[in-house]
Amino acid sequence: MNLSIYNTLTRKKEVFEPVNAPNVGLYVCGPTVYGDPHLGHARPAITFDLLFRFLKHLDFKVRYVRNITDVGHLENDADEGEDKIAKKARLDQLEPMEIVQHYTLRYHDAMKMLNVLPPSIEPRASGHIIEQIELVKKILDNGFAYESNGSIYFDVETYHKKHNYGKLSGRVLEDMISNTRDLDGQDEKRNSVDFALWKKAAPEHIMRWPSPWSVGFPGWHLECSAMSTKYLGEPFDIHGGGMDLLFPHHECEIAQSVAANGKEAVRYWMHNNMITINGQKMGKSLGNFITLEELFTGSHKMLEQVYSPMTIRFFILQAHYRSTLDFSNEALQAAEKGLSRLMAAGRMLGKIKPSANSSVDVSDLSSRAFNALCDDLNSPIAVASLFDWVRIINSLAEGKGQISQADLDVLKSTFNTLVFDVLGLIDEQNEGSRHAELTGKLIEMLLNMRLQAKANKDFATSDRIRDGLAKLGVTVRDRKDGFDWEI
RNA sequence: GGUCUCGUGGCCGAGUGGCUAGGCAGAGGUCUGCAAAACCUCGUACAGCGGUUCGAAUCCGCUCGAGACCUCCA
Repeated sequence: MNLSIYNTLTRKKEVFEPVNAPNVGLYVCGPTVYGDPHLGHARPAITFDLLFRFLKHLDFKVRYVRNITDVGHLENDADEGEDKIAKKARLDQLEPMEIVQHYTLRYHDAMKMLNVLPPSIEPRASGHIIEQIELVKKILDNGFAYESNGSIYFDVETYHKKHNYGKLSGRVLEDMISNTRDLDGQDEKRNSVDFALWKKAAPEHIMRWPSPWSVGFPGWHLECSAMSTKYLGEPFDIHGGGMDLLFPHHECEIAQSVAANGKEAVRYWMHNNMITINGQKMGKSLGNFITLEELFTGSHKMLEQVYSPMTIRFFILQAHYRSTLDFSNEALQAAEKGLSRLMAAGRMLGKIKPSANSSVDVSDLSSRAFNALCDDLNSPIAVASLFDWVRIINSLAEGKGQISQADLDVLKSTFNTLVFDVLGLIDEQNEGSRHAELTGKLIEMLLNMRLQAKANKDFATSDRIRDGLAKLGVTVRDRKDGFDWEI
C-alpha cells in the first residue's frame, strides 16, 4: 500500500514519491512567536506530527524543518504595518528577542504536552538574514523585483507575464488587481499586489540588519523560501501549513522560488483546515481563540472543564486534517470519554490470558488502520478501526473468545505501534513517574483489601473503600476476576 | 463583488454511484451484593427542488444556508 497525499497544487490525491528515497524533506510553517500558543496552533502541529511519525513508520528517513518566525511578520501589508514582534516588545517594554524567547519556550512547552515531536531543525528567520538577502539579490538580478526608497518589492505583474502567479491558490491576478482596495501607504509599490522582500527600517525600529539597499529587515514570505531550501535542497518533498497561509504566503513562496531559480521548490503542498468555534474560524484577529494553557487548566469562560493535552490531540485526530473541526465542550467531552475507553482497553491487553487457539483475526485488524493512514492520513478511519479492537479486547478480557500467545503478541505490538508511536497518544494514567507507580500500587493494595471484604460479604467496608477512592477521583470497576481502576 | 469550500441521524465526525464508519449521548437487555464498566441489541441520517442512471446521500443543474480566502492569522 502506497502513501498518497492530497496535493493542494493539483487539487487531487497523488501517490507520494520522494525525490530522493528513502529520504524525505518536510517543511512546515511554524508560529510567529508574539503570543501564547492557542488551539489553532495545535492543528498543524498535530497534523504534521502525525505525518512525520507515519513517514518514519514507513521507514522513510525524514528531515523535518519547522521554523520560528521571529522577524518580518507585519501587522498588515500596508507599508505602515508594524512587525508583530516589535509591536509586542514595544507594548511590553521588552527587547524583541525577549518576546521571541518567551513565546518560543511557551510554544515548546505546549508542543511537548501534546506529545508533538520536535522537528529535526527549527530555524529562526533572524538567524538567516544573509540567506534571505542572497535570495533577494537573485530575484532582483532576474528582473522580478524593484527597489523603492530602500525597500525591495516583488514585481508580481512582470512575474506573471512569464509564470503563473496564482497557480496554488487558484486566484486570477487580473481580478485581484481590479478588486484590491486602496490601502494607505502603498506609495512605494508599483502595484497593490506586489509584496515586500526587504523593508527599510524606520529609525526607531530595533530589529534591523544591513543590506545592499538599506538597513532593514526581510519580508515575511522570504524566510520560508530561504530556510526550506537551505536545509532541504531544491526541490524538496513536502511543504505544509495552515490553509490560511495558502494565500498570500505560500503563493508568494512559489513566486520567489521560481523568480530566483527558475523552478518550483516544492513538490507536494499540504494544508490543514481550520478549527472553528461556533462555526467561525478561531483566530487571533477575531479574538475568539482559546490558548492551550487555558484548555489544560480550564481557565476560560467558555470551558466547562479542564481538557487534558491528550484529549485535545485525540479530538484533532478524530477529524480529517482537511476538514474544519468545530470546537465545543460537548465534542471535547465526547473525545475525552472515547480516549479513556481506548486507553483502558490498551491496559486491558496486558491482562488477557492466551489460549491454545485464536477466534480472532489479528492481521485483519491492523490493515484497516494502516491503509486509512496511507490514504491521505485518514486518521478518523484509523481511530474508528481502533474501536473495533477495543470491543474485541474487552470481550477477550471477559473470557469471550480466545486468542493464542502469538496472536496476542501481534495484537499488543500493533496496538502500541499504532496508538503510541504513530498516532502519538500517551496513556496519561500510565505516565511512569515513581510517584505514579507508587500511587498505583497503593490503590491496588486498597482494592485487594476491598476484594477481601467483598468475599466476606462485608459490603460496608467494601463500599467505604470504593467511595473513598471515588472522592479522590479514582473510579473503580469490578470485574469477574478482580478489579480495574482509573484516575 | 471575486475565488473557493461545505451543508450527513440529538452532538462531533468519516465515507461513498448499489455492500447503510466510528465516538459521545439515548433506549432495552446480559452480567453484578449494589454501582460503574464491559458485552449484546436498537437510530435506515445525508439542506431543498429538478435531472442523469436499472439504481444517488454519492454525478450534473438550480435554490436556500454556512464558512474560508481576497489585509495579519495555524
